Amino acid sequence: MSVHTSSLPNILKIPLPLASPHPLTLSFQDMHDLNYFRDHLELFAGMAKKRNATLDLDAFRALDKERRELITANEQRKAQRNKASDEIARLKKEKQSADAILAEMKQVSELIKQSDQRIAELDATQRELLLTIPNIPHSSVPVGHGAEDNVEVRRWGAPPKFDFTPKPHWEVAERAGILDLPAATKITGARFAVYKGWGARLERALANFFLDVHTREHGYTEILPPFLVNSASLLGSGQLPKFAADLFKIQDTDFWLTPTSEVELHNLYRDETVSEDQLPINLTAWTACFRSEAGAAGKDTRGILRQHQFQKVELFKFTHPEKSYEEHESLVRHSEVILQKLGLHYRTMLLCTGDMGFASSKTYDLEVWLPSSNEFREISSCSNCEAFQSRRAGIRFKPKGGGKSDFVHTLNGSGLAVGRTWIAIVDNYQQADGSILIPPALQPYMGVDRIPAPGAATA
RNA sequence: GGAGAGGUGACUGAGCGGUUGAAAGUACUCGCCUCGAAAGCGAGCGUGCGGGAAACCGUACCGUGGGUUCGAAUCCCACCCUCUCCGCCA
Repeated sequence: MSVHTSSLPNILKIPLPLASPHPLTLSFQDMHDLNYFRDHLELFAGMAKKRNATLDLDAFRALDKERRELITANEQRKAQRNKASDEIARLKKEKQSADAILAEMKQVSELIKQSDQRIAELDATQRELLLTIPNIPHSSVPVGHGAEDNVEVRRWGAPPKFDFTPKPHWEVAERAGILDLPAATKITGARFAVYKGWGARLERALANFFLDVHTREHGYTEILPPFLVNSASLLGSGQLPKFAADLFKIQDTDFWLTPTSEVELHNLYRDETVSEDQLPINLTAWTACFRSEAGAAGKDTRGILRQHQFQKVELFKFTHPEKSYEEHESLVRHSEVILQKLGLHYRTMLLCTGDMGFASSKTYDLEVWLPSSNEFREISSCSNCEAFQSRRAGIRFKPKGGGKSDFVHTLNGSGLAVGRTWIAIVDNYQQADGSILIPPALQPYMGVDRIPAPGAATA
């Protein structure tokens, strides 16, 4: 691959993202192309450090050197063998003895076999290393260690006012009889939820509402994918090999429970080359998502903020490399529209280098206001992965005027996390009598303007 | 789950142990022809890795992974996928 040489100048021409307070200087497209990586080791080490990761350069250099020397030597042997094979064929045709060469080649072949084995080991190690290096942050991303260094980009709406002390969502929900956590624990275990009556209806209404807005107003195509994915797909979008521990796997199979439909939407085009005028491709999907890591740290143990299973409506874009930062801005706005339509106060955060996901070059988080705890909580995460995922998964586009195909850029975002929006509705619209108001945009999907107070008729 | 057929380049499709990286056709690119186009003619047209400043040279790749052989797209084994039939099932 030598695409980076032609792609780099393109990246420099990308217009400044609207919201970015940081100057745009440089971006890297083919960072995990072996040749590019080899030529820019120091740069990668520096970038990794910003992301709280370390890169063992000496180990890589030693490995790379041994591998290359072995390949060169072994390919010479193979060339020798190929020549000898022709010679043997010729001798046999002429009914002459080939015994001498045959004996010699038997030994050479044995050597080749041994070297090939060692090379395969080195290849695997090198590949593993390359696959576990995170994406390079875009230059507009602030350098920082954690959430405290994220930058607020904008804020919408205002916190609702209460003439009583708002209760946390699990208390409101329990009182309204719309959530049964003990039942979920009995059926399955901790970190799962049973929604009941209006609670179940609210979850379903939200998902439908999200999908309708994105398909009808934002031009996304709705996809309903499998909830189980294979390891090749997870490798392609960046969950494997590094984050296997965060996933659920079906025993004795190569099936994993999807942690996000980003995996399915991205791999829909794995190993495909699309024509340039097909771009951008805008997809949306509702799926359940499964994560085994949720709650491992003992955080947010009350309620349903962190669950092993939750529903999410995902937005996904395949774009031309020169358009991805424009598209990133529009994708974030598409998610924000949902919160605005629901009248939920939120802020948009630009994540710092240390807080971004593995595959992302730049990420905005949407954080919704939760009055009961007086804080903003993440409800959506929108990332531009540039060519990181498309390189792993072999997703290219063919330029209009002809020429070499190049990797597309991929973007993903929650639009939105359904379960967390459910929390936000319950928390923000709770009433003193225990009822929960339904925002007008959602009323057609609920059929009512409020979830009744306890004791009133249920769904 | 059982039985059978099959997986070859962007696509269709030959090859079934040794000048096969792979016939032929289509598509695509460039050139000729044309006022222009179509048709026709000529040429080109995969990817990874290693070496090289480059031209280029070498090597690997015919679903995936092993094996046999001096040599495998071709033979053997396992697995995956597709199609047809049977069974089961929302």
